[in-house]
Amino acid sequence: MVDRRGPGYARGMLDLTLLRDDPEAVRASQRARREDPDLVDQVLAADARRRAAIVAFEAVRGEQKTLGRQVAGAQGEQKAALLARTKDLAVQVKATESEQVVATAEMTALMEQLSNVTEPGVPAGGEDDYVVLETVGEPAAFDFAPRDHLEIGERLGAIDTARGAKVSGARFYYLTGVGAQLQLAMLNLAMTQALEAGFIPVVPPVLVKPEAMAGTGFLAQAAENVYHLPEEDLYLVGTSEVPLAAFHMDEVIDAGRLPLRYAGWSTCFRKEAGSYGKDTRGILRVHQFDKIEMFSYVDPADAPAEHLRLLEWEKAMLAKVELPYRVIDVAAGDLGGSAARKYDCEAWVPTQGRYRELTSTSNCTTFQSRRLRVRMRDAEGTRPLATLNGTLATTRWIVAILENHQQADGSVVVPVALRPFMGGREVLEPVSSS
RNA sequence: GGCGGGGUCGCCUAGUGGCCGAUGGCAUGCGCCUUGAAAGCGCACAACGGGAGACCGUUCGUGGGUUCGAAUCCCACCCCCGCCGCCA
Repeated sequence: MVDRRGPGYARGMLDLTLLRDDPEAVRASQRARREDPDLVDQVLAADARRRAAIVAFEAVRGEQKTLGRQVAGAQGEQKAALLARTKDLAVQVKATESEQVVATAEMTALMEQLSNVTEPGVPAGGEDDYVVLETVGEPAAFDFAPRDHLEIGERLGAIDTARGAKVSGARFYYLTGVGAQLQLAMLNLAMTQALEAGFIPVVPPVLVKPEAMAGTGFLAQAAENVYHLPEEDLYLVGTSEVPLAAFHMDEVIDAGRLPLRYAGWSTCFRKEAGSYGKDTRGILRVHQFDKIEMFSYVDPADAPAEHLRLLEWEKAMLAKVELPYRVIDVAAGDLGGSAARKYDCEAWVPTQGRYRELTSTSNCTTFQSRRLRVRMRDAEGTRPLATLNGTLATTRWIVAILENHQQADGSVVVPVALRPFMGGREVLEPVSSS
């Protein structure tokens, strides 16, 4: 049997047309990412083998079908003669078919290693080669020694990492009392903003099939950070981007419905492999957290503009919680495999004396939609669309909120926009320890 | 978890081994008719890949098997519906 998804599936994995027409653009992108540019030529070679195999298969298959029709109408000796010929053909069909399947599998395997092509203007280099686009607000000057978020959280009865470790292990925590309240208030504020902007609110599944995980690009370089349940072959999502992208898997969306925007509320799970010893204190880097995620399906031509809109919504949310932050244009080598460009908003964390990532918005162009077979249809036909995502609020924000709004007595001023979501409360006061 | 029913072109549906890529209806598009609309009539109408095109190939839940040939027969799995059991 031919791969039932057919050669069309393979083609959908990435923009083969771009690869064939302008392989140098893809090589350049690979180099900028510090990934293997020779992969491009390997894919092209595999593609040529695959196409030749398909041609060979289709030729014998066509002949087999034609003869088959003649067999149906033949009688006696004539039929016997036709059967002899067609038996021989059957062997050839099986042989060329398996060649075709193997060639397609080889090309698919190679293509899955290829990252998205970066957008023009993305800074070259690695993790430290980002470009600061703007800095908003001033880090507060404290006339006392600021406490870190865990100390503040413990005094408020808001964060309990000791019991988190007791029950679940390192990098787990309990949010209690005003801590739990603060998270719910923040997520509700974020969801309210998203609703006002026209997003469709979604509470998605957080366990997904391999297809959804692979389709969004999380089983490539990021695979080591993904929890897997082998017995059910399901993955725990690290972001609701995954179920939101797979929401329209295998669908064709009328162009008139675009842009289509969803706001997902979900718990997120990350193994944080390779970060041993990094950010071990408090809840800055944890295995489980909650997040409101914006997700857009748009016409590819509109993707860069939508990317900036997502960034504006993130900035609006950061303004509401009154945090000083900066916006960076992430360098090519630090992009995920599915992103063509990524902007991060990083908030000032006083006790660390540096900016830490609170939001991240990626333009994935057609990378995810090709893999998940999400397409748009307009007068010009049916083709892949672009997907983009961006953070609107996460548990990590609590770190920055507590530290930036703390007062000498250990209390924390609640940002004005959050107060309606916390029963009008203006200040969080320390409680006696339990 | 057990038993029963079912998954076919946007929706519903026919099809039990070859002239089946697949019947019919609805919906949709174009045209005729009409002052306009409806009705009526005619034509078109699944997706994907390759090709300038004629055309060729793939796909009837998924994967495998039998056969010269599978929507149709066999096996496994998935999903949906109903009933029973168990349980947060």
